Amino acid sequence: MADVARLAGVSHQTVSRVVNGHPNVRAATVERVRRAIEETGYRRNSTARALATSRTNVLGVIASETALYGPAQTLVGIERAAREAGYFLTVVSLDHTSRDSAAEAVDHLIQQSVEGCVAITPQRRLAERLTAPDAPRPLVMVEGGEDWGLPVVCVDQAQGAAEAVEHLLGLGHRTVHHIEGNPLWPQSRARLAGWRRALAGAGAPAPATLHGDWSPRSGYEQGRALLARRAAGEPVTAVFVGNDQMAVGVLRALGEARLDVPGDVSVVGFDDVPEAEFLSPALTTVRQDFARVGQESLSLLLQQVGGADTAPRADLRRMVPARLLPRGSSGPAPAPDVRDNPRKETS
Amino acid sequence: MADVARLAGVSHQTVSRVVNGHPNVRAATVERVRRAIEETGYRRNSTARALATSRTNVLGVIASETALYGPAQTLVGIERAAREAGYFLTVVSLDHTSRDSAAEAVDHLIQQSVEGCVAITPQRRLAERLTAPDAPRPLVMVEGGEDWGLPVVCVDQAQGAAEAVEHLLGLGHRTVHHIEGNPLWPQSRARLAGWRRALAGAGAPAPATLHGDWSPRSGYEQGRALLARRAAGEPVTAVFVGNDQMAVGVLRALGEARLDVPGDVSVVGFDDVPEAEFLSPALTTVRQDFARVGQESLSLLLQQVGGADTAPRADLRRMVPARLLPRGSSGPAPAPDVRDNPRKETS
DNA sequence: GCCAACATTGTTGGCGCTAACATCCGGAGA
DNA sequence: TCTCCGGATGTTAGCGCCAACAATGTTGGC
Repeated sequence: MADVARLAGVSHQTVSRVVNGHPNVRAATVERVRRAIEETGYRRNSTARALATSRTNVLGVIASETALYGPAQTLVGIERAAREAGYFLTVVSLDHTSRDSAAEAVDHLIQQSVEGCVAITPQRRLAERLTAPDAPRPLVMVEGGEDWGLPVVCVDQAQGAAEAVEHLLGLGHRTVHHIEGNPLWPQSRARLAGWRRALAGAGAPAPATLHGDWSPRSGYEQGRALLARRAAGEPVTAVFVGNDQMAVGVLRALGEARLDVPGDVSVVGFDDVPEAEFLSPALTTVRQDFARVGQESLSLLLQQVGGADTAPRADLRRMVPARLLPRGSSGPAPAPDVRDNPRKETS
Repeated sequence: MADVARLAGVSHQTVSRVVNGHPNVRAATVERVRRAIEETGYRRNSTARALATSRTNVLGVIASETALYGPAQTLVGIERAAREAGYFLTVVSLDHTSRDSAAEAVDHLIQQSVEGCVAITPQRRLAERLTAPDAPRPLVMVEGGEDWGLPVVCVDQAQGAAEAVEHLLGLGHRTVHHIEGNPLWPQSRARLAGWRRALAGAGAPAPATLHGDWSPRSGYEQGRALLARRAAGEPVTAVFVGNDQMAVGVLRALGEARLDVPGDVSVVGFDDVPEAEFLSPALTTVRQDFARVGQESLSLLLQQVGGADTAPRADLRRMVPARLLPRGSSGPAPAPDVRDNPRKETS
């Protein structure tokens, strides 16, 4: 910086002013400094700037399970939004093998003096750590629980789930079974609630739910459990699966039992992973707009910057709509005789 | 820090020594300072430390397509390895819609004064930018091309591909077709090379390759192109697909044409995404050890820290083996009469 | 008992930048 | 012509920390 100042024949402060776009600098001077910067290849040192202004321009992201489609997409969305807003991003992923990895992750970010934090890992333990007074502020949790006391951005999971269920009921199914994802994730609870609400709204009975963990393997296992119920006489003609990955496992289980989808059983997933459209049959699913989630998260974060930096306000919530994409895996309910006597096919 | 020093009755420098684990401090003093730190809740300011030491402790990662399984997994692996090595991570993803996003991304990292950089986006344009003298040093590219002049960590794609092809030839297939992924990715080129090498090694003819872009849609399209060739009389009994996502599209195309997998055509993918095992049929594929890639990248990065920080050395290469996982989608070649008269089935 | 040698602690001077204040200058108004 | 004001620039004082050196103990050997 001193070099630039010398070269341009001004003080280092004027250089600083030019770099920061300060208004009161004569155009000719700006030009001279610009050229000097060009010539020396000067780049402002963001560390020193951060020290002087006590603004790091860095936001933290706490992630986990970034191998899953949803979290990975959300992360990308946030990254994009952050860059547009002129922020850098530090990402830390939780390690599920360690007990207090949530605390470690938060410490990591505090140490980095981030100016804000987005958690895309909706874990209760993490939420608790983040409500502590020394946690980074402001903060936003993506898909956090309503009662966790944090500002939240989330997809309207319940609405998406309800749409899926209504779609199936509209096709003539008497009821819809549900395979839940990992119940520790609020997404999972919300989809469950939407499913229940839609069934209740249509006066349809709500069969006992099955519990998976988002993985294709768990989908397969729960699919088999569903088949066992069907073999026991329970009418199973439509399944709303917690996510597309599990739906793949369900399709597999149904296929092994020689059941036709959607002829015998209709299947609907959630997420709209790129593969969904190309499964056989193409998977009906509910699309989430992750890019939008990223944008809203950042907008909610920046909105809080102005306010009094006290405790996070739980009343701040942003909802992003979800959209049903009907495809081949959902069809009309099988003829009544089939449904009345399900043993026929599985025997 | 001054508070801590006052409370412990020592100078700030002694506090600094305790915090940094400097050896020559009396045990009693250490204890006193520790308690003072505890009491005041003091945390060292990493910005000031970075300014004083000119070491930021931050590594940069340039990513893209983090929605794809491979990049997402690699990112996780690097994050873990970095944390273990005591580094923070700044992630920037390339925006493919913008022409010079590679340059922007690198500038972003330079501005952040990262101490090193891992590129998990094997783009030629990016590689060129990274060979410029002002790019972050040291650096490592994951899956970079051999002639890009950068240190590289990569999975042994060629070996994995060759294993896949040999597996298929071993099942009696006369040859194996190949649907390539995005040809701009060196992974894609390497798999192609492995495929070609294995065919040549077995004296099998190499059919013209088909070109996809990693997406399920492109797999579907290329699968249909393959069917057209088959309909035209070309014997197609085994396909090695560039990745699992495209393989899903291929399976769909084959299914629509009422071809049985593996009865009529065997299909092998690459990556081993979690869904692969639960497709119908279960997809034979080649697993990449992404966690290992992350570790090796970091180790290669840190290894370079000692050396003279001149241009990146292209001779630094680390290879991670790949492993074939035979599953249901690959089976013996159909009986000769079927192969001799392929028109029969597609009509 | 004295001094060298070492262990322990304190003091000083930046790291590169920005905020706040100080200074200078030209032009409008009295 | 003089004053006053605001635009343009320079000067000074840190931001919180660490490296280097200075100044104390403290030990052991003669």
